[in-house]
Amino acid sequence: MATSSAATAGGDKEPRTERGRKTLRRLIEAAAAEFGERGFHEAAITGITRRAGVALGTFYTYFESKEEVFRALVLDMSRATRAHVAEAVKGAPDRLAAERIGLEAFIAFTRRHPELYRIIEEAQFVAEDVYREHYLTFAEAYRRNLAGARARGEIADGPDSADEPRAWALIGMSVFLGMRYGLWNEDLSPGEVAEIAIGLVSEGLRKREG
Amino acid sequence: MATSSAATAGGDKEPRTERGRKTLRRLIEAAAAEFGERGFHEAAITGITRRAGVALGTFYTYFESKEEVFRALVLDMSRATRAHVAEAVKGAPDRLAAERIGLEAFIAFTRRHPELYRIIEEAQFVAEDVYREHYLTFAEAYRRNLAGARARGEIADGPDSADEPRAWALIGMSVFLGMRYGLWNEDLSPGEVAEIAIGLVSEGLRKREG
DNA sequence: CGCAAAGGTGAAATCCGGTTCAACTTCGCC
DNA sequence: GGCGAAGTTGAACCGGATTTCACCTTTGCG
Repeated sequence: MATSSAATAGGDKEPRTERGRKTLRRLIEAAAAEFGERGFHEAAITGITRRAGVALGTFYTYFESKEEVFRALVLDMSRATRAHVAEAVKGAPDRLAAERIGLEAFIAFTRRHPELYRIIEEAQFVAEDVYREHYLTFAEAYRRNLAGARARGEIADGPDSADEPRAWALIGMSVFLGMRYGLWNEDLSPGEVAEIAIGLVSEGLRKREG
Repeated sequence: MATSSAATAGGDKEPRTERGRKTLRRLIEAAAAEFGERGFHEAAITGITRRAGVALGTFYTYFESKEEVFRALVLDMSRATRAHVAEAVKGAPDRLAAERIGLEAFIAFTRRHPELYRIIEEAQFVAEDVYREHYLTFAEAYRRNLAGARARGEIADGPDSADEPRAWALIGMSVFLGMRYGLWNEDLSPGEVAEIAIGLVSEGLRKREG
């Protein structure tokens, strides 16, 4: 992760030369590693520059402050996460299949990129505005998907007003399952977890006669 | 919040006199307010002592460090949250009813006590061990409830191994709905949100013929 | 009352990491 | 090959926070 697009995201001085672009890229990657491992407050600019192999002052050629890189990183990772899930879900035949595939992809993704999960979640306490933005964007896309699926008759019908809370419920599920089975412990595979969780929301807990 | 039991929770020097107990209680309440409003790192010991109306040094009569109070507070709030939900759910006729009531109580609780929500979630980045402990305890209790309900035939059956992921899924739902509809915006009542979310997991998204 | 133990005080020690800046090097183009 | 712009350097500055400590006040009990 820490894709090249973070350069675009930041309100920083764009580098004019090839050397500059390369340094910026290394700083961004170093920052992702440093923040991911140590958290925002434990992370040190010197740690970032050491990882990037540049001097302390160089950091301030590209960023105004510690918080600014952090914000740029969150935006970047927010995009990366959404893009990854969207890509995985692309060929799904219907909404329920998409849910399963998306959840599985999300858990596998947090397992592969724990820094990314951590940085986004820590944003809640470091840059609340971008954190909200991230989930509001995610939830809105999700809500539209649910509304569309209802319209096409792929899932059970219900009032429009239920789509948004449903979307948040499903996101919350994903995030916690990602934390538990992606970050904390890998005792179940992403596929198994997704199967069970989507089973829950597709079939429901209510007992049916028969 | 910030119940008296935090005194018990901390590994601090127990006060021997009435005056001491009173001061400790005020410090704990002040700490909850300070951490809740400003977050762990922005919070200052001077802020805590100012709120409590005592001198700076007094803090160190009862706590070894800033982190120690924070941990004590998390333990305390973890208990308070579980106790509150358990109490609300007490008279529920069956598991599905308990789910609805519990979720509604949780959302209402975070709305009433935002500091509590914030402190517990921030623990993820300040004292990860107590954070894990909190959710592992919560999830284990939840899992047992689901297993019991299955055994009694109150909810759809399934393999034992599904109970744990189901529990985590339901907890994640609650936490995110608490954040969105408890903390961020009160455009829907806790009851409405709980109704929709529990509808989702009890009836399921799959379309049924008929 | 009297005095040890408990509690309270706040100035000062201590630490620490973010940010600045003036001097230096490299780059890219004419 | 030379010149201005871009990039790099790291020592020093700086503010702010936690924690310590020697001294003072209050409490509770015989």
